[in-house]
Amino acid sequence: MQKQETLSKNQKIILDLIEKSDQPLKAYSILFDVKKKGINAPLQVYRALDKLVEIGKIHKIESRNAFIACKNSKCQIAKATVFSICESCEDVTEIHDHKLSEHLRNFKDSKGMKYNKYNLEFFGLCKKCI
Amino acid sequence: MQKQETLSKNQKIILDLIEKSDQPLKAYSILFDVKKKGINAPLQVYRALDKLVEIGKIHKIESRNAFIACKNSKCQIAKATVFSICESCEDVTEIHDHKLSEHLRNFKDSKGMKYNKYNLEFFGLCKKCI
DNA sequence: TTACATGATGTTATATTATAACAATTAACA
DNA sequence: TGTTAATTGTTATAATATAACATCATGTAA
Repeated sequence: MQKQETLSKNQKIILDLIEKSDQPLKAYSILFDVKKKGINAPLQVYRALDKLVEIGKIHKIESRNAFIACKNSKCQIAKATVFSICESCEDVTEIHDHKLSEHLRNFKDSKGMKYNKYNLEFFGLCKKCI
Repeated sequence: MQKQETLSKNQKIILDLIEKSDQPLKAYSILFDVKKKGINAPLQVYRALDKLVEIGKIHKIESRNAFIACKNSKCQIAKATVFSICESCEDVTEIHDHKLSEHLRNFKDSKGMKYNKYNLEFFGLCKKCI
């Protein structure tokens, strides 16, 4: 079997839903929304989420246990993500800053560890909430 | 009541335990370990953890739901943390890199958001696991 | 075309992580 | 001493995530 190129039914349903939202969605809120489409169990949601994260279609916001679509169509940076999170309104935005990405991509620690991805979350107050 | 300067009993017990470990501990493993000291309920652990995170004595490793002591005695960077995580052996190390910290501290996004903290986790393979 | 391997699905049950709600106690201090 | 805030203790429950097992679908190769 070749590496899968098209998404499966459940994966499509769940990606569609996440892509329609500009804010991160939680697994059980996704489950609630897709029940009408025949997805009934948490595991079905988590399996699709895992796959979508793996192929870079979505990202997990670790500090919020929530999932957001990757807006970067190239998706080469699937495993190197930067987000800003407003601690008041919980607005989450993916940040694409070339200089910052370069800096992080090239970062070498003193222990000679080989990195293949990173996750950076900035916290603060957005313009509206200041 | 003044801003608390000394830790409470439960906070001390739990901080002691976390400081004795050089690796992150999970809340329920902490609970298991402190039962002999009379801490019986998850909430007692989580309350202490919340406080210790707040005052910068420990950090939460978001991607692992685990807590590690802050080795930086000055603890001014309590809310600006960088960790490296080995995806094979799960070894976690706090990174102190002046240049990287500066870069992150001075980062301004295009939306004019005001950041007061960040959390960065690098993933990869440590020397032993390569 | 059959057999095999892989990935996806569906289902039930359960594990893991975290908080709500309430009562009681302790410590600082006006 | 009364007031306030932090902390504690307790029971119950919410929220997040995975284990284990059976079945189905699809691509590849004998």
